[in-house]
Amino acid sequence: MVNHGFPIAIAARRSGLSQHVIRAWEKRYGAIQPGRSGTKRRLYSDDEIERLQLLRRATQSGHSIGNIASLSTDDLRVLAVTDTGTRDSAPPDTADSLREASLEAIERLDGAGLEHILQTGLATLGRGPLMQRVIVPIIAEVGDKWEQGILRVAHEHCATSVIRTLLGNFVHAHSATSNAPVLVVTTPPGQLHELGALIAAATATDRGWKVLYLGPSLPAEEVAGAFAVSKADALALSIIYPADDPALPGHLRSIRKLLPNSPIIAGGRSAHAYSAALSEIGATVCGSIPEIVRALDAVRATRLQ
Amino acid sequence: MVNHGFPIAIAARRSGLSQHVIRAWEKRYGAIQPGRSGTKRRLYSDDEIERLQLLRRATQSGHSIGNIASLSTDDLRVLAVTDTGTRDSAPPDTADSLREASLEAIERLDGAGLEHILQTGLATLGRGPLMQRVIVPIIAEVGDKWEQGILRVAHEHCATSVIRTLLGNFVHAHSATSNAPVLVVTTPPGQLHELGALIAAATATDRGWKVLYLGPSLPAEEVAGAFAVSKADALALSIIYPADDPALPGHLRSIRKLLPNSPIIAGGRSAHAYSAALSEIGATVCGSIPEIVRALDAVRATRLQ
DNA sequence: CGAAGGCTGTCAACATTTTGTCTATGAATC
DNA sequence: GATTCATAGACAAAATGTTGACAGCCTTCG
Repeated sequence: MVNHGFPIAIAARRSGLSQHVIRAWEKRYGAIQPGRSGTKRRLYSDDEIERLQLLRRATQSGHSIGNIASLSTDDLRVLAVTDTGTRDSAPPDTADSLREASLEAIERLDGAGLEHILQTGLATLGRGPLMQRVIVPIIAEVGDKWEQGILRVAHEHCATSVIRTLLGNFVHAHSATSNAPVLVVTTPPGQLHELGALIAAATATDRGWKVLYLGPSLPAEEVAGAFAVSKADALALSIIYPADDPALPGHLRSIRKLLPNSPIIAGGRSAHAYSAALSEIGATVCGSIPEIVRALDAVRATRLQ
Repeated sequence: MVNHGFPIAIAARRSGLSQHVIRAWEKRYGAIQPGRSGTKRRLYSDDEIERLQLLRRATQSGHSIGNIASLSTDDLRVLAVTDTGTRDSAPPDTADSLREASLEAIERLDGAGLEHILQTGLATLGRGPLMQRVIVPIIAEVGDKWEQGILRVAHEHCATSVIRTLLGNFVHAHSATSNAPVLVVTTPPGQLHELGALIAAATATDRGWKVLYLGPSLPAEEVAGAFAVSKADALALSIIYPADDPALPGHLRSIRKLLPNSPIIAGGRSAHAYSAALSEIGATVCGSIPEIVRALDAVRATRLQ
């Protein structure tokens, strides 16, 4: 066992609490008992930082710190899980300021800064809200500003790269259960933007699906082949850019022909531009993350019967 | 022992620390105990230089030098790995068996399995060896097997996605030191594969560079613009596929025209296919990770210290 | 109903510690 | 002679600890 520990600055950053609060909780309630260096500096282990995160989540969902400070870390974990329902009432201000700070970092081409901001947001909001209220809006706004000439391609690339990595970590983070439904996620040929697909993949992972993520621009036969090999239950396609590819409807029909009976979920900023072809192949079109969740739940419901 | 040790200038360059800091760490915390020449000059072995690198990484991820200086080198390795999120005690696999297991996972389209294998490898090998001895060979082998028709596009996409996320985590995971040299990393227009660029970016990050990673296929004017904004010290370009793009030499010349005096480092599987244009623009061509390291060190030597 | 008091987050002030950087001087090296 | 290095010491900025105080909010009690 290594006897190292993180200083309070790291504990604060990773837990989303301020140093003040951490010290106050220790002093007043003994909520955590970090080790000390030879000169009285607090040293936090990974476990203690996790405990701080749990305490923050519990207090944010309404519990008072005085009541929960003495709970065991295991109890806190239970609390965090059972409380997920209240998450909608999360601070409305946080997401806005995160978006704003993110855009500033992007304008500065500050990839490290953007990463840091999003990590903070992850600690504060959790995955779902972070994606829904920060990442999706950012992607849209960067796209808009690029079209207006406010941001350059380099900005878009920089932001995309950081977000790509972050979202990639959300996919198969947990090992799915053995009987979990399987979702294949990709984009049709010609669709090079993969962030939408990653959001879908992360969402499905969060909902307990086993996800086979295949990156952007996959030919129809490849989709079908992977679908068969993995015995998948559904296919998710993201359509973002371009919005006027004359070849895309053909690709969609090819996929449907090769997968005649499988549920297909489509989403992305430009999905509506191909609504004719999408409805022709009987795809469920989603315009937001909650709609994706609904579509996934619907597929799972029919599959389990 | 063949070599008698390197002088402090080399240790500084290779570890990404300044000579001042190295001496201070030795004096204050006994963090390293280099041998001495007959005339009291410090002589650093490769192991000691590695230890310095580990110390730098640990401090950059938030540990304070005073607390970790006394840890064993093994403990420091553990620290460097646990920082990236793995907590997995796995049998000490060799690079060969990791490659083999990875390829099996790829053939099964088992992204989660591949991720797990690579995480295990990260824990046992560390970043550099994992990239050099596992990831690079895997990428090459997947490419070969695809050309031979053994693997399909879906396999390649699946592997690429997992590796993309892993490598993305290696780039600016820490905030670099304030006076670190800056490297812009991207691929020329038309080069869509970004794994080579990510490997370069991760390598530079490990060497203490501040990296501005801009993803694949960036137009020349964008490269130049980002270079100027970030006041970069060097540019790294990865060239992997295609190997016969007639437009690429023109792109390279455009970049050189916009950045007349900046060092350009080029690498990737197909860099040799454009060697004429690359030597015309005076780029340093690297065929392996150690060569990248050497090129980075050379640039740093001329810029700093 | 209003006052009292507890709970809680935040902040200020001040002392210490930590840590990167710099300077000056002399020795060794090339 | 120019460069590199060692040693010692000094600084300044950043980080941290401790104490005490204060304001907002809620509950309780008269």
